[in-house]
Amino acid sequence: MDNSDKEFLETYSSESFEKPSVAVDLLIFTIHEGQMKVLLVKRTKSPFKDMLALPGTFVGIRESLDEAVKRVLKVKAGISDELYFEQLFTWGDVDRDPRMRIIAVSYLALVPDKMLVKLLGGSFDEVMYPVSDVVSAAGKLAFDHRKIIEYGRERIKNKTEYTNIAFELLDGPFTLPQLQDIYEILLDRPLYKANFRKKISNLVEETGEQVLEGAHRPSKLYRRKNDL
Amino acid sequence: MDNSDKEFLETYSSESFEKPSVAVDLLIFTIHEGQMKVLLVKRTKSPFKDMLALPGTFVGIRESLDEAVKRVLKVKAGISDELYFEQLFTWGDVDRDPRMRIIAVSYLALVPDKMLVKLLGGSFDEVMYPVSDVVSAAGKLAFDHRKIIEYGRERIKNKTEYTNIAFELLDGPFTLPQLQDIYEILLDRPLYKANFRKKISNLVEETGEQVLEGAHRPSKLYRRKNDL
DNA sequence: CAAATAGTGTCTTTGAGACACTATCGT
DNA sequence: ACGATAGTGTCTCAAAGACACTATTTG
Repeated sequence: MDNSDKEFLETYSSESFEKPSVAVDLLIFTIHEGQMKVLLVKRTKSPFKDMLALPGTFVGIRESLDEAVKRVLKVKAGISDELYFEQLFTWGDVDRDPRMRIIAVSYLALVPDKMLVKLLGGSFDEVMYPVSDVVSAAGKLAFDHRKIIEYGRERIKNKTEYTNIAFELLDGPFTLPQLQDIYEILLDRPLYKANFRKKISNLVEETGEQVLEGAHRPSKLYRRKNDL
Repeated sequence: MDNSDKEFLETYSSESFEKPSVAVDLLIFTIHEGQMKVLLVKRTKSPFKDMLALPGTFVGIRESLDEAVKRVLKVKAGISDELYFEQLFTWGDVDRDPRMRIIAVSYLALVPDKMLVKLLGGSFDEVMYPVSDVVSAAGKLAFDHRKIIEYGRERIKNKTEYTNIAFELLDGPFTLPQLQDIYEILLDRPLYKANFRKKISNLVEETGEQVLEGAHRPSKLYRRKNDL
């Protein structure tokens, strides 16, 4: 460190350069029983006491953003498996937290519901909220978290159109009707079965197995083909 | 502020919760003389003394991210006009700055070269660097700024495919060959003239004027049609 | 007229969309 | 047989891509 570095640090560390805090907030999405659901925690303290909020944490001084995200996934949802997550947007409005200046880096994580049910067990329904419910009911969500959820939902929708992100919500073999359900929920519109199958046919391969779940033709099981 | 708030703030403000710094870094892009160019400043101090870096600033404690961006645009490029900018990505690796922990929120701004030439005058060529030059020459750029530039270039390329972002690089009337040039540079591939014109025909309207610039048929001037 | 760039017409190919059909199960 | 869901065949239409043509200028 040379002299100009020292100078810089002294100037920067002075009181006039008060620093904002940095947090990560997570959108942990899954598809369960025909709905998109998001993990929310009930706040126990003011501000926004008793309201719902996204799980998050402050970013440690020796911790990257991704590490902070993984820490939240582990602590708040018990997830230590590798799973899909991506950075969404960084929210920096001055008054987004009434207590102090907090800049929030939001992340989107997609988790197969099977995995969440296994991890959360009976408390699954207590922490996973249908997205359409929480964004339509005003006043339920703390801070600017409603805006963040809507932003995230829009992002998944768009990425579903031009990527294979939807597969991240599946764990193990699946049927094409199951896959189509996920696409329809993410895109929020019905799809023609035949066209859908044409489109994803080169992404999947049959396992050879079938599942029979009712008085009708059984459906074949597929797995995701090794990405090209 | 109630008791739990006070408690929170006391805990959080203690030494064990050292805060990272937050900065914004800007990618100020333009198209000039057939090339994509980016504004870079030469560092006068260690670390990375004499190397090139993106313009940026620390985010003030009572300043939103967007306000910090506008401040940089004004101070480093003299731009006070309204122009297109969007948030790109937030870079949070622990060691991205050797002096201290800095989390950088990167932004992408598109500026018509006409505007920059007017503002910067003769120093235009001293601060606007061809993107392909600076990303290919290793060791020219400070910090992780090379990675940020490549990320930004990729983002523009993608958005050019499915948005009308390219128009942000034009100021006032333009010819279709000019517009096509911009698209080809952003997309980094040649386009068929007839197809290109079909695609953008509903976005533009003739001004009635023409420009004659050589021994060949003059080209018509267009303006952007009011967005639908 | 030739050289140069601006601008248009049209054929082919690809893929999205719509819809009708067949297949396989339980009762 | 019938109700229910799985799975397929094929027509239409719009857009992307490729290419050849015409138009207007200067020298």
